[in-house]
Amino acid sequence: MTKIDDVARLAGVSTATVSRALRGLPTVSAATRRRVLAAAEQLQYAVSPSASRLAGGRTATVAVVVPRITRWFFGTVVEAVEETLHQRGYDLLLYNLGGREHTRQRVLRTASLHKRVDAVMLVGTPLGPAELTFLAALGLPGVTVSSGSRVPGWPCVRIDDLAAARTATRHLLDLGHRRIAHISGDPHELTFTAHRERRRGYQEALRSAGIVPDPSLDVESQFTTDGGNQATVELLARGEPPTAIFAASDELAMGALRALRGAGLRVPQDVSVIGIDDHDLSGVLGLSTVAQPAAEQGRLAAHILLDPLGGRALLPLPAGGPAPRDAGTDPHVTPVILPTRLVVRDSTAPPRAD
Amino acid sequence: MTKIDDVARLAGVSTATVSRALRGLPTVSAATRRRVLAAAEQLQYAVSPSASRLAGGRTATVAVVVPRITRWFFGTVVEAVEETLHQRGYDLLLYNLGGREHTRQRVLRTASLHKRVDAVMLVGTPLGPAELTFLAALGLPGVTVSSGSRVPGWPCVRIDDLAAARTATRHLLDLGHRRIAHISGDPHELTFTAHRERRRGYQEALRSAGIVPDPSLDVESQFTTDGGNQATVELLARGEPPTAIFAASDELAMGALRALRGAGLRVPQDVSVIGIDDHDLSGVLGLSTVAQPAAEQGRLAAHILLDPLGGRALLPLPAGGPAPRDAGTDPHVTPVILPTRLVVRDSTAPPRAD
DNA sequence: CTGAAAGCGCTTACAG
DNA sequence: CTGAAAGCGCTTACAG
Repeated sequence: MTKIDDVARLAGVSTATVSRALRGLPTVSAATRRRVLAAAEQLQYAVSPSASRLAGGRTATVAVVVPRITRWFFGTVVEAVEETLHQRGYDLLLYNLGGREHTRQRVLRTASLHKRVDAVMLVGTPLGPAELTFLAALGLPGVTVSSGSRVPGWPCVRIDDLAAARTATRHLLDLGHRRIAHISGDPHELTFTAHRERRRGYQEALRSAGIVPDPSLDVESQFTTDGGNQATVELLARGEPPTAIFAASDELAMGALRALRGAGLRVPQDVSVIGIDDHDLSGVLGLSTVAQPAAEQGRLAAHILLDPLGGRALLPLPAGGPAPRDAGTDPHVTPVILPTRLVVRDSTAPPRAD
Repeated sequence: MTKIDDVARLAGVSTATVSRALRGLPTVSAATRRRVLAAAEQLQYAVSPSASRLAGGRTATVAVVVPRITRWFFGTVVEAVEETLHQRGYDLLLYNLGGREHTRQRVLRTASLHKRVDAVMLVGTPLGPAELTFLAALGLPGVTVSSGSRVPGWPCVRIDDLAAARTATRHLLDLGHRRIAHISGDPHELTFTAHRERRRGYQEALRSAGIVPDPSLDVESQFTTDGGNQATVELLARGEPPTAIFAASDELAMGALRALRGAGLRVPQDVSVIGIDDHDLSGVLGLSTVAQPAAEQGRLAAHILLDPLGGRALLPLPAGGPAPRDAGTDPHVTPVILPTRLVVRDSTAPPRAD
């Protein structure tokens, strides 16, 4: 284990100078810097993160919290975030809530994040009042991606869920559908609430077309492919099938495709299906959807977090904690809304003319 | 920021005693422990990981390296690993190689892991000679999951890829197929090599049935759904289509389903398709497959790593580094092979009788 | 079972 | 531009 003293000795300077040179501080002469870098290289020196963190007061680590890394959206976001963080020299501590309440407690209510990370990114994880209070007490900078609830003072990156749902529904209306069902996730699940907005968008689009939403055509389930399957099975059991289904996510839509096929209904001839996401597999499945830029949301959120003018995660904190944000002028506390885009494939078509 | 001194003062003991009590060391009287815990609770004390790591010499952190977290297998493994690590009080540092060579270099050849983690888990990441040398030089304990290459002295958890491929191919043979194609990943890609074994299993099964593998029926592409699509398109362009396709993964198989549909071929009436994995969506797609226990592999690997008798990651290292393993007697250095299981769904059937 | 003190390996004012 | 020295907040022999 070579340490900073070894490098200092070999380079013939003090440890303070080694520290400065290695971190690229400007107050080091070019010649000295060269010698230090050469010495460090020769000794294969790597700074001890623990020591550096303890002395410097920053961890260069970000906690990334997701409901389930195996779901398309969260995996895609994390992948983009990981790249951005590592490019900038930050470590990524992964927290996968996985629907386990005690994990949630541990992460969001204990001091486990405290002193461990410089900043927090919450992806698709709406918070309860107690959790909000706790996070605020931590005093850490953070950012949320597509989370149902905002954390006061934290920037937020997301899409306009209401508009995306409206676009999807309107596409079905434009094709001539009138009997349009909606399947979505469990509204009581506290891990993801975008589908509430999506339901509103669906209902708004229907109303704009002069259609009163029919509760019997609106089925809730789990926010997964299995959930989509079950929701559609139930939908079909309720009586006359709809001519089209708007699913609140592509994973739900894939479940719907399955259930329809199982019921002997053809897509799109008998029933049209559209989702939201543009999941990796949607192209392969020929699923029409409203695409959202998942990786882009992750990348952007990471940049905002690391941006010294924005997240301030990395600047040595001024005594007394980060300067309070002015919600009126700081662009970072107003949500950053990324655009979505209708992608028409093979799963949507006009209703049968009978 | 309350620190250990505050707790010590409130509890009326030394910081050493607080440290011991909080870590559950046995050399603390019950009464003292109670007082310390109460004081810590009252002050909302959380130990500083940096200080603890610097003083104690262990980081309680594991690096988990995957090619791409968005692929089903890797996401599923990581999810299981995350749960196990956090249950045991370990942090998970995520490294997503993402096919970027410089990332690979940074992780696998620099000293970035050094002093940062207590142990390394390599998932589906075979190593070149230089990387093996480097990892060995780090002297860290580690474990590999489903990696093409072994790291000397590291335990390994995986399935028998050859047998899985044999099972899949034999299923097609048993249905009466003779003209069986194989699609798989790029053999030169250095991020995942399980498909080499899978190809061998395919060829062995054919030969056992008296069939000479036909190179024109064996197409390489990317190890993704798109790759499966392209490979199948190419396969069909080569002339008379096969009556069945064995895809080296379910993601490849899904691409094949797409390409076949695009070519107007029905599954399984015209062409049967089988994969390996039992991907989340395979049930929904009716894809026959050879299921592998991904989460179980992750869980098991994490346990082996944390097991003081196995990985030794967490014990304070005896001077001179970890005791050398005896490859002859240590069960952890022989690969742990988990079972796979044929799952027949709707994508495989006997060939047409024409 | 408990405490005083050294030490983990850095970074940061403070001086110059 | 550079260095001496204090200090970050713990853990760990060493004594008792």
